[in-house]
Amino acid sequence: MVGIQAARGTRDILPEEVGYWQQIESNARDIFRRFAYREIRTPVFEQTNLFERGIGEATDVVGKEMYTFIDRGDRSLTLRPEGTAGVARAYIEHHLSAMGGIQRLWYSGAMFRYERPQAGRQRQFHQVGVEVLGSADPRADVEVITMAVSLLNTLGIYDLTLALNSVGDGDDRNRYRTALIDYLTPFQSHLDEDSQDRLLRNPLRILDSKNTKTQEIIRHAPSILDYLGAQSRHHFHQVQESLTDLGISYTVNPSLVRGLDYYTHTAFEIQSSHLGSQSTICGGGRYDGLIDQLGGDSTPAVGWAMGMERLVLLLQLQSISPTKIDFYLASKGQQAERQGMVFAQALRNVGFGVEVDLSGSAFNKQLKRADRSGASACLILGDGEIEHQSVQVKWLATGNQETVNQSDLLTQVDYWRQRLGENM
RNA sequence: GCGAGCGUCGCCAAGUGGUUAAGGCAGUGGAUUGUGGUUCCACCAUUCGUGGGUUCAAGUCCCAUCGUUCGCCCCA
Repeated sequence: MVGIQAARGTRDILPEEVGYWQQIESNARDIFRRFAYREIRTPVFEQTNLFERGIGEATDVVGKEMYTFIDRGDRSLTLRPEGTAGVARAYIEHHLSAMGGIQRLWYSGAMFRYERPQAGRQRQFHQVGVEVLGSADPRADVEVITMAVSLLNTLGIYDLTLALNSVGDGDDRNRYRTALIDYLTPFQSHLDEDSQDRLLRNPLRILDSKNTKTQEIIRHAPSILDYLGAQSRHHFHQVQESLTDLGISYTVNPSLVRGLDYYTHTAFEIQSSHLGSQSTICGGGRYDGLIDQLGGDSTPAVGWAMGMERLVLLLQLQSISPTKIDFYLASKGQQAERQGMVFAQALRNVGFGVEVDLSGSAFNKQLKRADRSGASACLILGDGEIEHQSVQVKWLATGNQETVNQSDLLTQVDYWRQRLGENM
């Protein structure tokens, strides 16, 4: 009974679930349009060194989670683990900076990371994300955050926390890094194993360790916010001020350190308390150094990515609205079955949704299925109806039934559409 | 990559070494040759993720493997 299964960490999105995906996608498109963002589609795989240089070799994403393979031409390629690097590459490669100032872009698609699967985390997962390239203005940071919050609100997802931090510019970070190492070194032996390991490699990451003992030590550690230079402080201040103007509440969390190396200044996450361990549904921030690092002209940028699977999980916790079909067509008898196909198609041509019963079984069985199909009404077509060019319309919610000329349904569409609305 | 749990029909499950693998939902047929949502009856796993082992006997114990869940790491 096993046979071939979907590969580990991948899964099928079945019709039952796909409505949620479509809802997210269409709401996202609408939000992006209102904010004047345009879609960009980049390849699913890239040269491996794009990610090594862009994301950072010290990160876990690059160090142990990449799907890397050698193709037949002996090139090292990698399935994209995130979307920003590819967008940045495209921006440089196609000289999008020359196309007049700021580029506002969005993307959505499958990403790949070789990780241990658990709830809200797959090896193939899907993100929708936005990037603003070419603006250092704090209003750009606020714009993308506003967009994320708007999208989540239109989806009816509340109960969220926006965590905000600034990781400063390169200099700020270097000074803070030194201070943090100085502070932590005396405690080295009391840190958990992972954190000890990171002390030299990536000390900032120790800040969001979940180990209680490490957290205790971190509590009294110096805060990055005290190490921001005047410019960084000003930028962060303006972001907060503007968020407040817009009525978007947030929590400053000085130990919020995003995983990827390219972040500068603003870092943020939107979290839900309903997702267990994988609580972040949206993560992003500013990455002023990335384009430069990839060989383009120094270009400030800011963006975020949302995890579609996690959004779907949240939507599923809320109520479900099953897709309704207008008519279920039950027919019996050779003539009726044959003409039923023609009639159903005529109904579809004027805009109705029609599901045809293909079983050929008795009317009581077909009615039973009509009931379960969720249709508003069952159309019954038998020998008698064929003779009179009529059809029985049985409203499934009330059991009321009427005899109607077939042509009535096809010509008085507005009237029937209204009746269908009343009998949902 | 590390730690723990789980894997019996399409779905939810009982079963805790003794030989016939409960039950519910769904499905199919009938009671009802053209009228559903209620009811009643019947049918629906030679087999317990897979492979190997222990035993007179294994869904039940052991090992391996695959998948999954939860936590860690990390992240969306």
